[in-house]
Amino acid sequence: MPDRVRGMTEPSAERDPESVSRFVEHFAAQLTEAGMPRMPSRVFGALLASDAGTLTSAELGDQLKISPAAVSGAVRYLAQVHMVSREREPGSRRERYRVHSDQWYEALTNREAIIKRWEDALREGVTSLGADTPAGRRLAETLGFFEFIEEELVGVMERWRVHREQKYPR
Amino acid sequence: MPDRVRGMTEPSAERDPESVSRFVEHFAAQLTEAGMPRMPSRVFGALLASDAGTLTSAELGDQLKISPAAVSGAVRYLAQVHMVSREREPGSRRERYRVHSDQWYEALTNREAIIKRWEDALREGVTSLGADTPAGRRLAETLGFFEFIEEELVGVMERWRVHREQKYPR
DNA sequence: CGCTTCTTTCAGAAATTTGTGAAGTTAAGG
DNA sequence: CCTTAACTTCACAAATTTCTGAAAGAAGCG
Repeated sequence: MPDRVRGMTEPSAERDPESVSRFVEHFAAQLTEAGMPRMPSRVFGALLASDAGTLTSAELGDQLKISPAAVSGAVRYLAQVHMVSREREPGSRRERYRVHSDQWYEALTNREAIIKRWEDALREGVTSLGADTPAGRRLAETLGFFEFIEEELVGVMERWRVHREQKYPR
Repeated sequence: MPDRVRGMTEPSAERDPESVSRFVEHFAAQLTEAGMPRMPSRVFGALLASDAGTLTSAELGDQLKISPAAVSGAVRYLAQVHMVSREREPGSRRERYRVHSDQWYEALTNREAIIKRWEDALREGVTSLGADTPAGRRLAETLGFFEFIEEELVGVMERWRVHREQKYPR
């Protein structure tokens, strides 16, 4: 074991598990409040706060004090909404879960599937209530709003990628 | 009772409660899936599908087959997130709930409070993990993303209002 | 091939959320 | 003021969701 570097100029040789945990739980609480189930929120927080951006199932269960089953469920959820990806650790049957710093928040805006279904429901409503009724017009306007946002989002994300390129270069 | 107009060219003299209900439940299901509690979703759907854009508590309970208590709870929720407003029906102790077609989806984008809290949590994380650590940098980038989106949203909404003005004039 | 290590699935216990009836509160209208 | 219509609050029952332990299922490694 090499000597541990402890100088303050040295970037965090060791992380204070206490601080990490505080952030993880705090951030997870926000996600949960925004509608994400508890365990996925916590798992995601832990990944986000990891230096490598990856953790194994065991590490997650250990750090968050939850069962392997809970990890499994949470990860399945997160993978489904493209917030994490799973990789096989080479030369081991351990699985490893990764948060791509960029991919995940793009997933946030890619609620496309959701927006699409809202739009479908609204279109159905316009038709069945009548496009020329007050209610129908209201639904049509709402539909128009979502379509507009959907288009705009494309440009916004393009601009973000440029902005990011120069502010957070790889 | 006047004769009922039945021509296909005539815009829906009467609304088919069946169709209305189908839309309401379908749309509400999407909202629920996106994280809104059940009753608020249904109440909101009913308001959105009403011709006047307003319904009384009794009408809501009646149409959705729920208790006054459930209506009360749902409306409280919706008012809190600015998706409906409450008005007193003049000369009566009936309350009336209204969906402002424009106001409500502006509320959708005004998840400001939520985004702010995410940002706070992330800032805390950057500080406590160290801005010069890999994890700290990841959090900083994520924070940057939210700040960027927040700014962009202002412009998007301005453009929408213009777009809307000419496509859906009052 | 079988052993071992890790992950997933499943059934059920525990906790949380949701909706109701009933009592309580407010305010209109006599 | 008192009555009464309407909404809200509260405690509890019901339904749903969430997490766990146990068993089953893959996949590396000898």
